[in-house]
Parts: sequence; structure tokens; C-alpha cells
Amino acid sequence: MADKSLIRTRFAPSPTGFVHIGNFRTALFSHLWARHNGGTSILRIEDTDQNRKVEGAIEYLLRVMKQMGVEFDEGFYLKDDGTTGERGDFGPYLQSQRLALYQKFADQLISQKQAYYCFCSEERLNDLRKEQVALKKPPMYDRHCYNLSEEQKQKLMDEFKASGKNPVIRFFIPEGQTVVKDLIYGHITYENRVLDDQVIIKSDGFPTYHLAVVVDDHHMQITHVIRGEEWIPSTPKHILIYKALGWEPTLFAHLPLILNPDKSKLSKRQGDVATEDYLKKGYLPQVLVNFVAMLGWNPKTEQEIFSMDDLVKQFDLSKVNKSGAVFDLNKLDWISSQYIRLIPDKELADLLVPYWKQNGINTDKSKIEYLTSIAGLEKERLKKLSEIGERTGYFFAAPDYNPDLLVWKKSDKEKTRRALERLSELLKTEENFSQGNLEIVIKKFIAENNFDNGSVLWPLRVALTGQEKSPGPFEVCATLALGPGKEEILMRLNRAIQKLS
RNA sequence: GGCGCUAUCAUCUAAUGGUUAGGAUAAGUGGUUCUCAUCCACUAAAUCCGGGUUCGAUUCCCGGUAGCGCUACCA
Repeated sequence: MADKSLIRTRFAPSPTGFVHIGNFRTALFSHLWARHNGGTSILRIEDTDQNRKVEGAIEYLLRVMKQMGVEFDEGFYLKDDGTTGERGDFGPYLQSQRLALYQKFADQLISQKQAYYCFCSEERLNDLRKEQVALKKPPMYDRHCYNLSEEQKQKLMDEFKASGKNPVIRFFIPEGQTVVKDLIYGHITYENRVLDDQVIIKSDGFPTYHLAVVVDDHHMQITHVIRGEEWIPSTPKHILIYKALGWEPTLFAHLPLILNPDKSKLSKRQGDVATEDYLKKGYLPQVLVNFVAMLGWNPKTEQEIFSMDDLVKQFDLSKVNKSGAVFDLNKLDWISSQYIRLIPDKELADLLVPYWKQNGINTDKSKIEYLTSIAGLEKERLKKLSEIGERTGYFFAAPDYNPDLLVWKKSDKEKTRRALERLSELLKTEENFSQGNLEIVIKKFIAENNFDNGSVLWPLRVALTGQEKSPGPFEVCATLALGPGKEEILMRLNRAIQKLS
């Protein structure tokens, strides 16, 4: 491995139609490790389970990955016209199109007596399992078919053929020990006798994961298998298959799990797990990448905010932790708010448009100056884009509110009404509604009338927003002037005055 | 049940055979302020337990405990 550019990693999801956030992190780390070393990152699709196949899943996956900023060098990719294609010298990259290859090596294993046909029915397997569990023994295949006489095997084979069925093929686990050498977890030793004789070819002729992954990783010259920690227990089986086939195993790097708040494996039951769910909520792709990268990895410095380029530069498998990390929404929100405040107002407004629309707010291009101004006001308050609608409704329709809210805590109803009446008079004749000018004019007004700041600014703000909490009155006023205009502002003031009468 | 992995504040984590065990998020307090947010200052908060090795262990070793993962003709 002297030449790092020879490093080849792959992300190998099943086409299930959604991208689990933990899966995304696996894809990210795999990709980062390849890019960090100037190697190749590959996307292969593992569709060996026909029951789980979902139409259009590959295209969908690719779109999500692209949106997230992860594009693979080899294997499946998204063409300009939006359809999927394959590139690279090791295809096809879809396992269902590689069946002959798997069969070939399964046959080889059979001829080497390192695999065997199994004719056992589901019922027998179930009964066997029940029996073993009842006896508190580990449930494992009992090698019933391995121990059949040649005549019995032949007879069963003939029967299967006659009825159009296929026996499965099981890998024969030899005696001894198998050591998993993991880049993150170190050496893990397994006694082979705890390993089950795994099915490697199913009765539908498809391989199981265990065979397919070994055959493909070998043929695609993968150097580093980067996958979730849940795969550690099957890794010795994979290593044994490599050895039986006379191949050198790849390097393995298992990633710690991403956890629910209760520390179980992150699951749908306890919140959103799909990458798309977070995108829909208005977390920016870079935010998710940044956040997810910090789950299980950190550069050992105090840096918290990382661009994709930073990650490519700094990512190192040797700095990946061993223990699982809880998916902490608070931290996600914090990272998100850090990114949002760095976006230029205009750009932010564009990003917010879909979320305004979701709240039934009509946003058209003519309003872009107005929207940009609103975006600027909310920038430091937003944790995620989807919050915009509920926060800014008053910019698009006069708010409804309880009249009591108009009265500042240190003021009273009468004084508030008086303040608003005079302020209204003042603003009627004012032409310059820039924030700066409003601030000067209104502060001068407060001083001349011997008001407190609060007894004027609070009711002004409430009159305009109807909210207990909101951006300041000068900003809101200046922004409203860009949209519905001065008339609307005066109208809202008058409405407030009426509410106080 | 079997096998395996893991173990530092609530959470993400840093560090070390000798430190006041550091940072960030969240929480709380105070300041600023018309409110919120921002900003600033501050507070509280952790080495799972028990043995060993050692002058000294959170760090190394062993055991326990707990949590999690795996235990399919799913990946």
C-alpha cells in the first residue's frame, strides 16, 4: 500500500429507497478516506435481496448523495439528464447482474468441499432453532445435509430438480480461529466453532451478502472495507471465504454506531433517521455533513466547523473512535445556526422561499428585496430553515394579538395609547423609513416626550408583529416599509390604538 | 442463552503513569437590551465498580457490572 492513490473504498448500500443517516455517514467516511488519499471512491449497489428491492431507489440515492456533496468516482453515477449510469472497469456495479460470478465461486467452493448443498426445509430449520434455544444452546445449523451420504444427497437433488426447486449452498466453516484485524478496533479473535455454516447461495439463485461482498470487494480491488460496527461479527465469516478462495482479505475499518438518546442503534422508532428527513426540515447539506462527520471522529483539535474540503484534508481513520455516539439534535441545531448566519441575506432568502411556500406564504420574485430583508432579520435566530414560516407570518399579514400584550411591563394602557397616537402622527409625516433614520427619529421623539424606551418601543414592536418575541422595532419597521409599505405600518399602529381604546 | 464490542460532565469529545481532567453543545446566573436572538462574563457538571502493577493509575493488566451489537435463504 505504498502508493496511496491505489486506495479504493466503496459504499455498498441496498436499494431500499431511503438513506439512513448512519449509512450516509458510512458513505461519507468511505468517500473521505479515498479522497484524503487521492484514491477512488466507488458506489456499488447490493440488491441481492429481491424482496427489498425498490423501484427508482438507485436514482434516488444518487440524488441524495449529490445533494449532500458526495459524488463517487466509480460505479453508479447520476448523468446530466438525471438518469443513472455506470462507469469504471470493474462493472457491472449492480450485484443482480453479477450472478454468474457468484455462482462460479460457490461452485468452486463446493468442488473444494468448502461449501455444500443444503436441502433442509424452513420448517426443519425453525424446529432445529427452537430446540436449540430451548436447550439454551446457540442456534446454529447442525450440518445435517453435510453429513448426508452421497446416495441421499443425489436422491434429494433429483427430487429438488424434479419439482423445480434449488437447494441452497452453505459455506463450511473449518476448525480453528479467525482473527479480524480492524483498523479501528484492533485485533478481534473468533473461535470458528461459534460461526454458523452460512448460506451463501439462496434457493432463488442469488447470493447472500456474505458471498457477494467478498467476491465483489476482491474483484473490484477494494483496499478498505469501511462499514458499520454491526458487521464485525460477520467479518470472520468473510475472512474465511477469502481464504477458501485463495484471496487476500481487504483491510477492514468498522465504524462505531450512531445511537438514539437511549443509546440503542439509531432507529426510526425514536425520530427521523433518513437523511432526507433532515434536509426537508431545513438543515443544510453542509450542516449535516459537518455534524455527522463529528459523530465518531474528530481531528483532536478544537475546530468544530468543517467544510467538505476541510474534512477531506483532515479525515483520518486512525482518529475514529470506538464507542457509539448519540445523535444529539441540540448540537445539530447549533451547527446549523452557525452556518445560517454566514449565508448572505439574498442567498438565504432564496433558500427560504420553499419553506415560506410550505406555510402558504406567497413569495414571488418581485418581493425579493423584501424577502432578503426579512431573511437578514431572522438570520441570527434561525436554527433551521423550516422555522421561517412560523416566525415571520406578520410580515405577510397583519397579526392578531391580545391587546394586553401592547402594554409594556413598566407602562400602562393609557400611556401606551398616548405614545402610539403621537408616534403615529410623527410617522405619518416621515418619509425616510430606513432603519438608521427611524432609530434617530424615534429616539428623538422618545426623549422630547419624556417616554421610556420601553413604553414606546415595546408597543410599537407588538403593534407591528403581534409577537411577544421578535426582532427589534426599527428593523421590523424598516423591513415592512420595503414590502407592504408605510401605509401598512400606519394601519397596524391605528389598529393597536383602537385595541387600546 | 452464546459470541463480540464499548465505557471521561446530560450530550459530542480532548488529555495524561504525577494536571485545578480541557473544549464544545445543552442548562443556570449576571451584564447589555423594549422582547427575543446575538454578544460578554461567570456557575454547575465526568474519569462505571473492585483488585493488581507502580512511589504514584482516569491512563497499563485482570475481574465484575452495565450498555450496545450480532446470533436469517435481510443487508
